[in-house]
Amino acid sequence: MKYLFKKEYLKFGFNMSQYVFRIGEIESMSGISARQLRYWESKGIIEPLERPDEQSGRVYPFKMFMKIMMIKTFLDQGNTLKNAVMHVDETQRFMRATHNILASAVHGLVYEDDTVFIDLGDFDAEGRQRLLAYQENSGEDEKVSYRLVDKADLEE
DNA sequence: TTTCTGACA
DNA sequence: TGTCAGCA
Repeated sequence: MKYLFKKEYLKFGFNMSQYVFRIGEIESMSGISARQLRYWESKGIIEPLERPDEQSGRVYPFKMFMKIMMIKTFLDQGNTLKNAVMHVDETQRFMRATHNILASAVHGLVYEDDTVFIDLGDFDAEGRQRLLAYQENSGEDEKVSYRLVDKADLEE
């Protein structure tokens, strides 16, 4: 078994904060008008990255795009803006916790033949065995299986 | 071209 | 919220 990615590479790959969008891009991606986005900002609901001056264009990080999409989802379900924001704030708390757990639980990706395994870290205190999670038939069957592997069998 | 603010509907 | 003006 060989590592596809180790944790440090995964972190880099999942770091979306490096991607930023201008208001026109957010508008076309989300369907929320620039006028609406500026209005939401005036209400303290969203905030662009810090701007050098008032006249320069707004720039939003990926996280803000996510928040905007979540607000839109609740809005489309018939919620008022106020309620939509309330739901999003609540949801984001759970998402943060979920992300933190996954970030610390996933140690890397391992592959053997055509199967990808998620390395969940040391299984025993001595660190002799590693717990891997995988799908028997990826796609059709969503059932996750586990396998214990001797650390010696894992190639860096 | 795009975005900004402010104003009016 | 949409739209328009007048700028940068």
